[in-house]
Amino acid sequence: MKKIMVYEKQAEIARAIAHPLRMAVLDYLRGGPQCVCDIAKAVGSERSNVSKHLSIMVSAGVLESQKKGLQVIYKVRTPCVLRFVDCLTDCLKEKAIQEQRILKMM
Amino acid sequence: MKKIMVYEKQAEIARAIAHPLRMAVLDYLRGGPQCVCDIAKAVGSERSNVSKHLSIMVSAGVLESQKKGLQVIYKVRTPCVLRFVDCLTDCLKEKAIQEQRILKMM
DNA sequence: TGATTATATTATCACATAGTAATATATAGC
DNA sequence: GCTATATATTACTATGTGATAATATAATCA
Repeated sequence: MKKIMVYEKQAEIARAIAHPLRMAVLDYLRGGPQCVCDIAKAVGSERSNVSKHLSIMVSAGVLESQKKGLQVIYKVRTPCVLRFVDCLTDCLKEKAIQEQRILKMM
Repeated sequence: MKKIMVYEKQAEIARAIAHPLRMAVLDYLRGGPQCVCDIAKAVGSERSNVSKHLSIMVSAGVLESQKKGLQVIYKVRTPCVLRFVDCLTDCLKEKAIQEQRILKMM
């Protein structure tokens, strides 16, 4: 297999979003760029903790940040980030439908 | 935030995919259902290791399995799993393009 | 039944990750 | 400069994950 580098990069992005709190952040950022303090409030966690999760997503290229006075504003780097979150939602929906279909057979 | 359950479910799927070897498996399974031995050969890893990774993906609902004599055949449970992987690839491409654009400015 | 093959499971160890608390940096306003 | 506020970083502990090796299960065939 020669694509190992690609798989690693893909896994890196997936890992960067594979956390409930980070999913919550991404969902909140659909509404546009936000500062750490508002994100922390929205997801209901400590600022220092949120800040760490945000930096993980920045390192992976999922988010980007910009200083604005005292605050640091975060936003999703490209629309395709939200698109793959949507794919996850689709997966969940499809799974639920399949399970419902099986239940109906009983 | 009331959607915590959803975020957890989404993260669970993402986590189940977020590994280079598992990305390689998903890529190989694009070609259709395959047994553990062939998957192990394709991704270049021990069968027991591959088997464990496969069971992780089954638990998360990413793959499904079916016995066929001595073998166990694995396949992706729904097309949206591969769509998710494609979105990851798109993100990587977009990132590369952005970086190239920045390099050209120098 | 015994031997072989295909998978799965378990135990172990090393390493990564998460959350909390404390500390550090950096900017704004007085 | 001092203080207050926003964010980042560090240290710590607990927990999770990954790879390997060894063992167990399960099905086929002689």
